[in-house]
Amino acid sequence: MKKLNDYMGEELAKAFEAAGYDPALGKVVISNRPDLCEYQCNGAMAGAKKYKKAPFMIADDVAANLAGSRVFDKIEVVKPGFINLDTDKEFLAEYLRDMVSDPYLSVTRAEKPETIIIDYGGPNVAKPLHVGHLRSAIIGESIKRIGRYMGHNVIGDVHLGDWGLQMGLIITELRCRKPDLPYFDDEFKGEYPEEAPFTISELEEIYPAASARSKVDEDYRNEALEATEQLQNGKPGYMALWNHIMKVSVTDLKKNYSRLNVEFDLWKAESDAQPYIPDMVQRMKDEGYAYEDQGALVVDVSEEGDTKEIPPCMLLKSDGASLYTTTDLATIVERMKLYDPDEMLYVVDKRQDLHFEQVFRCARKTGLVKDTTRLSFLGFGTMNGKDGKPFKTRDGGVMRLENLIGDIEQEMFKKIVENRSVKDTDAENTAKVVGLSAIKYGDLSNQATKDYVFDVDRFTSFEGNTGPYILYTIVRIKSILSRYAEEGGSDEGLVILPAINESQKNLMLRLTAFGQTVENAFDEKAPHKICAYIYEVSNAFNSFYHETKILSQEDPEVKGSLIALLALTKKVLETSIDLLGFSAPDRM
RNA sequence: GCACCUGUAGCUCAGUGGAUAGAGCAGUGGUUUCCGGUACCAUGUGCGGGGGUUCGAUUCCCUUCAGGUGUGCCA
Repeated sequence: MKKLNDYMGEELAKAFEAAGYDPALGKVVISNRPDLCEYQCNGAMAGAKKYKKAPFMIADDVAANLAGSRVFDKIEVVKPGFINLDTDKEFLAEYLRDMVSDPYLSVTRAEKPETIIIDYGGPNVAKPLHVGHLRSAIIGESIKRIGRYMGHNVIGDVHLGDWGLQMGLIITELRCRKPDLPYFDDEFKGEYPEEAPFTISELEEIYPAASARSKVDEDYRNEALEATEQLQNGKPGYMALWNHIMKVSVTDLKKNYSRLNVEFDLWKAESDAQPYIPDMVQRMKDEGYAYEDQGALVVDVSEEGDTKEIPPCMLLKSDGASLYTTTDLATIVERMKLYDPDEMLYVVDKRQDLHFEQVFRCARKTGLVKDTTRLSFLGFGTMNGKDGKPFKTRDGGVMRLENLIGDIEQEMFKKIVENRSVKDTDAENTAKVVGLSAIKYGDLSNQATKDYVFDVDRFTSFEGNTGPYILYTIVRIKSILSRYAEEGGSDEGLVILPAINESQKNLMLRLTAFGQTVENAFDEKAPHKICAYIYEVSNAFNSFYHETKILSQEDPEVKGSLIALLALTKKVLETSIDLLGFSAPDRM
């Protein structure tokens, strides 16, 4: 479906052409002076030089050719050469009627759907999710949803960290604690037990303990390194342990992610890429890309024009073990083989920028991907506390994700119960839904690439630019609509008519921007643009609501029109928050 | 050292090669024939500093200052 801007742009282009100017100058943008007009065209000024003519003369010529257009209600030429425009009310209403009947609300979906793999989440098994995992999950999930709405085939992969030194550390620590387990008995020939010899909470305690010890105890560290290698070589006892760790851990992870309304299509892990490593490495050697340097096997990835030295990509350590880079490369091989995607997008901490630069260059240089396969990196910033430093618990420890969510839910619950006159039978669930909106909107309303301050009080507030405020607006609309239904109103045959006041027209104009906003958000991988948009729509709606009687409207056609507008507003807002990854309750 | 990122109002954040740079919070003062006042309305002498390109720069380029991050055998 065409955008409102397209209609306007076409009119302008025609007018420019008719007046003898380049039609490309007829670009229309939203006015930055809403007190003067709704839209503006600055093409006359851009064309002044080319045609050696005063901008306002060009603008006058163009305006003369716009007269009688059904798209515009007001066309004005101002000082230097601005062409100020207001839309025609009837035309605007007609546009919204089209939008109502468009299942994608004016979004132009992809003609050729692409396959896009988004690598986000990135938790390590046996380690609890902490706040550092929050952003990847939230941002990745939103981009996935936006991509799907755009019509693409988007595959979300959690990409578990399950194969590195951490596993060796856990195994080593377990052996210290429970040396009698059969997994450590090389002579053991029987069936290993089905039950894991630890619970998730034990596991979560074991890893940090092992990690800390390895930093001060060199023998211990070497043991862990050896265990890692033995695991990677498929030692049966260790493999059995690894299976236990995976099972216990993944169950717990799924529970936590579902609490965040985050779902992965693939639960792939680093270990899944292992089978692809030997061939890949061999081929890189054979084809002359990989060479030995200081005992390690590396691929040079520096390129001409680099402003800094890019270290080579390391495939194998001097002890022959693979590492993070190797796994990531092999994962690319695996993904090409299984899915042949048009794009692989990594939503990870921006501090990994250089690492992925190396991986991408290496993959491209050695032909792991097609020339047309896009490898992209969306690095997000750190989540800081109010003090501007990385978010911590009160006593300075790492904040577990489930505790953070729990705190927010509790805060939300308190507010809902306190401020509520009507008894809510389901305040707990409402608190969860609203709390999630607070967390996600708080995160997504910032540019992903920047660090941001996570402020619980601000995010959970019902006032201002927050998730709860957006939800409040939706709930308010729902409430009016259900009252309308109770009064016997039908939603059949309701038609949006031209606006009856300025605030309604403003709301209508805001609604027309949905399609463009979603498309931009997708192109730029910028969910915060959707946040800014729904905040605008919510404000426009609340102003309109404040000024306009809806249910007490006497003229049934006008009333029906307002109800239809409310329904569209609700649909736009609900669709938007779904793209952001949260939802609205019926009451709050 | 080198590289990258960031620097916008007291605080938290948007934003665009163009007309008077916007929101929220905090502060002050208002609003109801009330469909949810957890709302609406009013109130803001700020683009780190200095050059340059341009008719026009907060936006592009250079430089400088400040903060953050990264920089071959962790992930």
